[in-house]
Amino acid sequence: MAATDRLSTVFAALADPTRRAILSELTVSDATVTELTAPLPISMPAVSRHLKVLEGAELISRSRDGKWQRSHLEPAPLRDVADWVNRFQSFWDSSFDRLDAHLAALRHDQENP
Amino acid sequence: MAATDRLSTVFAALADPTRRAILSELTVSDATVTELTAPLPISMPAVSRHLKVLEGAELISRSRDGKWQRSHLEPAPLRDVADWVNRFQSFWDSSFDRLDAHLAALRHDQENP
DNA sequence: ACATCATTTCACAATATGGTTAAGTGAACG
DNA sequence: CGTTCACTTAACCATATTGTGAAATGATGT
Repeated sequence: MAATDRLSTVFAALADPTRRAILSELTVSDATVTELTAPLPISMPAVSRHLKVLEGAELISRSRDGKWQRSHLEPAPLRDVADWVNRFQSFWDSSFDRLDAHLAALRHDQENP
Repeated sequence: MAATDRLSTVFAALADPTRRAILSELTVSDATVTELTAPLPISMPAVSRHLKVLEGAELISRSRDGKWQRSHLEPAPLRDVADWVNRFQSFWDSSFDRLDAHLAALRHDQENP
């Protein structure tokens, strides 16, 4: 990924299921690296790097809490993703889309009589 | 990306700005590879492979139109993305989030008197 | 048949990603 | 002060991504 723009970085961060699992976990509560690693099938260094990627995308922020490093979900980039994807909304819930689906069904019927 | 699951493939496809530009273009109308390549700063083979990635994520479908290969936007995976990201919506626009922001501000104030 | 246009596939290079284990850092505690 | 706990960084490996130019494919038109 030669992606330097913000949105690409966010999408790339979200492309990994481990990172999405971490984000879901953080909706429940902030968590330490150890806590986040526990349910995952990978090593702590791997998790540490995933967190770095998430931090780079500003999907999380982190703060020292004594000996611990607590990760906190940051909603802003998720809102950016929502905004981007919602520009396509007309393609899945408008009458235009229903017409489109209808035509596709017709086409399918013709090809598979 | 060791991503075999559907959503990871979609996010990975969206992580490239060229591919997002192609999707935006396809909201205007279906287009051939040549048409899609024209405004882009990359070669046609590169575009062809981007289209393959988008097709793999089922973000587009393609059909031969005589000599041409027309790409067509498919909304389903975008809806999946919207669904996924909307599960986080409470974190940016609910009262819960406002409470959360409030608590964060309080915490910040305590730590930086 | 042949030339041409649209597109894909191939072979290659550069860089990025995601995992590992081992070593380093920094705070807490006896 | 030295150990331990929480975590990060380093070094390494395998694989994936994204671009290129050149060659191959496939449909059209003469």
